[in-house]
Amino acid sequence: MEKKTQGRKKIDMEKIKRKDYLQVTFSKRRNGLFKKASELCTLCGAETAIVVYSPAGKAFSFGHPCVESTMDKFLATASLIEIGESSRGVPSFPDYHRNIGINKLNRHINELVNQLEAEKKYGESFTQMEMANKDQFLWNKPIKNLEFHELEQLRVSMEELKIKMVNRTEGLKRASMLSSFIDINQVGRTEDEGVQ
Amino acid sequence: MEKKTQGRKKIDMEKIKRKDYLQVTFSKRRNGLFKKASELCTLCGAETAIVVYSPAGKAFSFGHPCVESTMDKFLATASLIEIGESSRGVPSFPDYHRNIGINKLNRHINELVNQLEAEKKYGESFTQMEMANKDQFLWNKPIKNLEFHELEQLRVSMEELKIKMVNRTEGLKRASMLSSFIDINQVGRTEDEGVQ
DNA sequence: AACACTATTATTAGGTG
DNA sequence: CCACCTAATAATAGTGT
Repeated sequence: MEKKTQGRKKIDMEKIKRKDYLQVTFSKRRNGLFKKASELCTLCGAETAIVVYSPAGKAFSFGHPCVESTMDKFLATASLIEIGESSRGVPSFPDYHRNIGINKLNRHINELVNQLEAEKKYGESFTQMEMANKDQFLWNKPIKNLEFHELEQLRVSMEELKIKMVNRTEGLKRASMLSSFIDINQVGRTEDEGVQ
Repeated sequence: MEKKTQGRKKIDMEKIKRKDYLQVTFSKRRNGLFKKASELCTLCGAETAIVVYSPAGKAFSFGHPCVESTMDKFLATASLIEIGESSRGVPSFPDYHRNIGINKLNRHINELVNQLEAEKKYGESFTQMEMANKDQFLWNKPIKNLEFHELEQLRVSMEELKIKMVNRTEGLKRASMLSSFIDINQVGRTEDEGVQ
């Protein structure tokens, strides 16, 4: 009972290394987060749902009025699309090819978005303008009935952009704190827990 | 300009009455919440998903690495407990896979917009708000048969956002302070405490 | 209506029991 | 793991612009 306690230190915003400390911090901050959420609900009459997975994979959730209903609502709203037999009332299979196209497109978009997500966090200068402009020209074209080959054009265009972004990202190498940056294209982890 | 500003008052934890004030508080606190969540992810390597519905019914979401996947994981786990026995090829999800691409695309757009909205609060001025509003009608529309050109619209919107993000990133030059979205691991890790 | 400011409260890192 | 403590940082209510 000698030590007069230190008060907090300024936090450096990177992953905590010490395991016990991480556990404590996770617990404290998780509770803090849930409290904030609770206050938001009370003060503003908001409806919220939160799920947090600990590094160990354990799930914690908060919800007002209820986690699952709120999440369901959100996901349902986001996934209202049902194409299936939609367009002409024809049974499912005629649309098969279209879906393949969309799925492909979707994958590329996902990659693009993810990489962009990573990139933007480091807010680096970034010379994509001409690329963007070129694509913009393509994308903003009046699209009445976009057909397959046009979709394909778009996809190719995006793929090019993606490649440029990958190159840019790999050339980045920010001097500071970038040690933990891992590109999507090589998911292999370098750390110990590597089992997946 | 005499008044030297009052500082905050102690909050009374009940629903705010004044409408305009509620809106401001909701916005501030929502962003605070997302920031906290972001810090939790960065510091502890947690995986989180948040959805908040404003009193007006508008959805805002945050996710690391992704709202949809994290929520799906949580809900799937939760429903696994209920289902349990039906491991055989029960046709619960008939054509689900055919629609997954579309669903994902749509959700990603939604997530992207929302996260961007959250992120911009910490970053420099950037007005893409109207963007989100503009497109919301599409997402919330009860879409029975979303045709290709509508899908295209959605995608175009996303790409516009992307371009804006690129542009913004270019002008940004701010060093750090924000969490980094590091990678996409869900790592089971050795469950030292895995069970509830 | 969003942004800047700041006094004040709230959260929390690092301890101890 | 939990509860409590304290000093320091972080969030934000109220205000101004």
